[in-house]
Amino acid sequence: MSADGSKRKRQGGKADTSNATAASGRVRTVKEIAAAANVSVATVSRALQRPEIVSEATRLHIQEVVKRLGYTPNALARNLRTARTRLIVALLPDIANPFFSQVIRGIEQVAHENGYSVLLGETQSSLVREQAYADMVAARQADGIITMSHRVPAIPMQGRLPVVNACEYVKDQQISSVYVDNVAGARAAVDYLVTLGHRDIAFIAGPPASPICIDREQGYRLALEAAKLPGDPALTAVGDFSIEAGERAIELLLSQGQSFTAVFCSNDEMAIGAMRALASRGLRVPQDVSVVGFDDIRFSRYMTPALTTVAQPKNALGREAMSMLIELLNDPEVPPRKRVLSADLVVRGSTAPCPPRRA
Amino acid sequence: MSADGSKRKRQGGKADTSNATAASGRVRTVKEIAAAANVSVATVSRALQRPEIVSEATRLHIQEVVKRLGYTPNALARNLRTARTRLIVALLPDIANPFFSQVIRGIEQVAHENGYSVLLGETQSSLVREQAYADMVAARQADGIITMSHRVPAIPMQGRLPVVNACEYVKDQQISSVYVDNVAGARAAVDYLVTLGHRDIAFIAGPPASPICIDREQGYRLALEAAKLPGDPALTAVGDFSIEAGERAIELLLSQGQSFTAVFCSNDEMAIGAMRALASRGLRVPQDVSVVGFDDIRFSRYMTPALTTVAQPKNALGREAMSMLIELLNDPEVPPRKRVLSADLVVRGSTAPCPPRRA
DNA sequence: CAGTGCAATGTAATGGATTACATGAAATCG
DNA sequence: CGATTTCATGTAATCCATTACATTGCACTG
Repeated sequence: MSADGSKRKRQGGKADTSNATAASGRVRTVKEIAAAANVSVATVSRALQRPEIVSEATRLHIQEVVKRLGYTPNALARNLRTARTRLIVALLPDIANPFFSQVIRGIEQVAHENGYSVLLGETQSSLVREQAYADMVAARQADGIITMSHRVPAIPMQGRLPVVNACEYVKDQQISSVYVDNVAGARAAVDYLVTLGHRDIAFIAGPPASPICIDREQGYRLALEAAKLPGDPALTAVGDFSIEAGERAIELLLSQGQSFTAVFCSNDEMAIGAMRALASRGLRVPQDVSVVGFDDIRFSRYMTPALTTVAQPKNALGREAMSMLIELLNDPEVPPRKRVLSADLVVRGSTAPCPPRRA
Repeated sequence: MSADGSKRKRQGGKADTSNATAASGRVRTVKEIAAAANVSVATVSRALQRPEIVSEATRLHIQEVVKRLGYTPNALARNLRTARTRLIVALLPDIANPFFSQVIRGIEQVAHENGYSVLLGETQSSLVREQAYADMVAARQADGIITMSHRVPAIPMQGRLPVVNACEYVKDQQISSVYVDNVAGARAAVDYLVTLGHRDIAFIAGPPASPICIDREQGYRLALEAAKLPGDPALTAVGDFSIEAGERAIELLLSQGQSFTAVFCSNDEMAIGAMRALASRGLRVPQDVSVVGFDDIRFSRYMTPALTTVAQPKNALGREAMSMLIELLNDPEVPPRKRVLSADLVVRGSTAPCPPRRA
């Protein structure tokens, strides 16, 4: 039972005369390893893929040769043959938005627990870019994708697409989605402002194409209605989720002479922009104007004042999305689901009771 | 010259009897397309890869069939054959750090200009994760990598590794790196504090394993020396670049009873943490303590007060890194370079003249 | 009109691994 | 001890596209 490989038998003995490039430091193939180890390519492949079905002596010998010669199997060839890559692509709209980074973490955790690697593709919300990354699935370079936009990229396949939707949701009932109850979250935020006595509550909406934005706006409206507040449409401004958009929205409202004592923003970054714009107009947060955001990104608690916001369970969103995708990859028959998590208001320093009405 | 494909000639005529799965909506291969279009696989391949060498009639006909049947070439097979993927992997230590997002933007811009796609791999500074992504190159799944850590992953290849190093640098002279002059940047920051009259300047260092951190510390020391200031080692605390580390560092210094009127932090996130910790101890920034960061992340200007920091040319770092990598992929003979960009101090509100010495 | 060159297309080798099937030896059974 | 499993390994087909080389028809030349 010596593992030194000196007694390879059952073999023609055409060992070293092979055309293997010997000790040169180049790219190896199974063939070369097989020749060097004096076994067949099948045995090399088996020794690496399912070591338990190869005799111990052979296995150790092959492993030694692999190590000595420095061999990494060509994943393209492997994946071509096996028709799976154990790679998934996560499409994220904006790498600069810290909200997504926590979601990604959740995705990666579950992926690694299940032997998958995650590649990130930044799309900047561009359809073209989304499609380009999605094509990797069609081209068999990845097994599935998690998209964080409200669109489902086209993948020419029949049956269930290996796509899961996170943080957003798509109408298509064939696609599983994980997202939070944006209506309830927004409603909770605005309810809270109402409790504080605010009556003139402005709203900075997000991109109207996105369902979650519509939901957040609806939550805002429902809260106003419940409080029997008029809800002046002129108190709503639209932004694109960027800090700058938040600043511009406030500038706009103020320059229009709108008066309000609170602003609810569709995300934290716009809230951060709003706080800055208010400050530069000499309005104090929260004494003059209360500000609430949505998402609870990492930086929000470090603002001055710390931002009151609706926290999304970012890690859970990611974990759940990846779990669903793996489930789907393992069994294309599992029925699609829309999973809704809850978003909770986190009260910090940017909100305060409504100031006494200025004459 | 009719493009309807009705006059395919020079062909055995064994057209439709093929085993192609006809109109079923499944995954296609060249063979099926060739059969459906009544041409050879070579012609299909050519019509898609180099349309100009195929007659117009045939090309249009094939394109129509491809479109109708919904065919996407298997990239694995293609890449296996051509031995290139036009994919590069960018290893980023921490997706949550906004500094990197701008660098990524630069990388992606140049990549797309040159027909490459970028996949991001988050490593969380873990050697294992770095290696896992780097193995994709060894496994021929990607053409090259840009690493933003101070380590070069092992890739069993002879000659130049298709690796470029950005934001950090490695001693290995065979690897091209792009980074800023950290010594000069740090020095400028501390010089500025000196100019403001500060004499007791604390320093929050980054992970000591990282060369750029050593450089930033050196810049700090050089500035102190130049100003003939003692430079008490007890005024230095070490952090790991996180916001929390910045808070802890300040807590530590204060609890040790250290007195200082300024802090220079090795990155912005630690500076943000520092500001918060100072505030919660009742110390005002900048009246009592000035704070300077490094990087100029997006959120820094939105802090209250806005953070004075050393700005890195993030986009340029990314663009330059990708340019170097493409150059290297096109010609493995190009000599490696270490490219050093400059980092400039951006003065904002977190720094002020040294307060009069308290009794 | 034979000869040459070019354009368009086809045939088959190729890339590197996995794996179904085949084979031989050893172990087990009755 | 012959028959039957089981184990370890080998041979060759396969995954799918690209491309070197071969072939064919046609236009053009002298």
